[in-house]
Amino acid sequence: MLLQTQAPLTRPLTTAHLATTMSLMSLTALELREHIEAQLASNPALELVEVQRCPSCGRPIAERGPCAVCSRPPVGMPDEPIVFISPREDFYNPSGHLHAEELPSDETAAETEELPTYVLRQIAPDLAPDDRRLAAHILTSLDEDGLLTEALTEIARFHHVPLSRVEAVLRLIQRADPVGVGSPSPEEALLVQLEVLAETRPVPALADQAIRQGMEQLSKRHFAELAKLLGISTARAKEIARFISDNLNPYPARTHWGNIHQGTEAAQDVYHFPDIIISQLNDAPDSTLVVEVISPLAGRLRINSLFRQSLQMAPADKSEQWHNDLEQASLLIKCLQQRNHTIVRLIQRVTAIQRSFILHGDAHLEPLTRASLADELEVHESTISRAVSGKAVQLPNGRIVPLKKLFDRSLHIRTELCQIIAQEKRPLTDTEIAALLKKKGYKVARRTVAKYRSMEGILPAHLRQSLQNAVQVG
DNA sequence: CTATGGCACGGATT
DNA sequence: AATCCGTGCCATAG
Repeated sequence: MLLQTQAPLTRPLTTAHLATTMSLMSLTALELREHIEAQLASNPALELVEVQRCPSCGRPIAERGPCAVCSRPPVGMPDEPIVFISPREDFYNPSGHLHAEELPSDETAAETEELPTYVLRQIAPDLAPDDRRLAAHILTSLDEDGLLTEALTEIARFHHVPLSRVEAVLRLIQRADPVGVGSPSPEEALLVQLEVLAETRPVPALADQAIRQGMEQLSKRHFAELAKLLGISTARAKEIARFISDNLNPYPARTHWGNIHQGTEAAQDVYHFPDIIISQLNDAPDSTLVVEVISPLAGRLRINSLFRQSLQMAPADKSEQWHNDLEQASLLIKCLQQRNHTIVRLIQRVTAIQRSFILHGDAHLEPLTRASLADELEVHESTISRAVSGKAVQLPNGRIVPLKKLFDRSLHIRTELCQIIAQEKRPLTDTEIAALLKKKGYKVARRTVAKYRSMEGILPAHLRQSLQNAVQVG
């Protein structure tokens, strides 16, 4: 890097600024792929060689030799996860799935959003092969808010299937993440979200009525009118409105509208593909964890040996640039290796520590700070920060969560809090909850309980009681 | 008077 | 250095 600064910038290095390990570290696999592809296209010194495959299982591997899974003795120490780098082309071809299914209207699929693929991937397992056409049709007809503008009857007619089938498919889609996608209207999106929410936590009674009948008043914030409409006090109406705006999102595709909470799991930053996939070795519940770090490329990057050989023979006017290219290329490769190395070590350690969380859910999350990990791995804290930020990991249960979540200091307390409230006989005040938590070993101030509560989208005690009985949305 | 939410401060984390 | 997080204090609503 020091050398680079004084090197003449014969070529302005385009958007790709210097490939330092630092800048690479913070990139998502997806982003990194773009970066590398740009380099590949512009730098003749770089070469992509075919991916190696494990001789015994055919699993793609980045390095030579048997894959990490096969080389593993059948019964290993379950606490030590197997970590390896895996090129997964399928993850980087967002429109691939959809194209493969032969879209009814091809033109929209390509660039617009990754959203259609993201949703399709979630529901694909539950879908009869024939219904995938329908799903693809619906998903590609979404507007930028994630709502469906086309009439269901039209879709049914187009595919010559009964309306009920389209409805069934749509229902699956709506309940996928982001919850409510594909709804024909904001109202319906809200209702679906409310319904999903109601499965895991109490929601205000009449919230569904408010949405169904009082959408107009809700959006205009005319709480008094809304209250009159529903026959409740203005205060209660305000609370309902607040609950709705805090927890629901009329435009499922707009992420910035705030987090949508579902159950104990806040579905935030939902749009990405995983950078890391964690699964269990076979299906054995207590088996070793297998961690795939997604490689940004389907092959292995190296210096083109022909290019290196012909370097001496470079024409005088090109010589400087060629050297430059070579240097650039080897730097990139070096940095890439460094990045991989760090990420592998990082995730190896993290999965070991959070094993129980990965297998058994939120309640088992071990509080973990980036700093302590940095200390353990003997790298700078900021390295960990960069490595963690923006990345996502797919857990054995299929959920894709931000890697950040494994470093959440309060998640386990929050889930405990949720449980307490779920089991409470009578609405407990924050102070009482704080006491209960303390009894369980979590020392938190009453004020903090309030914070966690609102973080989880749970209403205060005096508002909980009233809706205890009338929970479910009809 | 009690339960909560807002603001803001300090210490930890990134 | 910037940001996040837990908390205490205070105003307000019930």
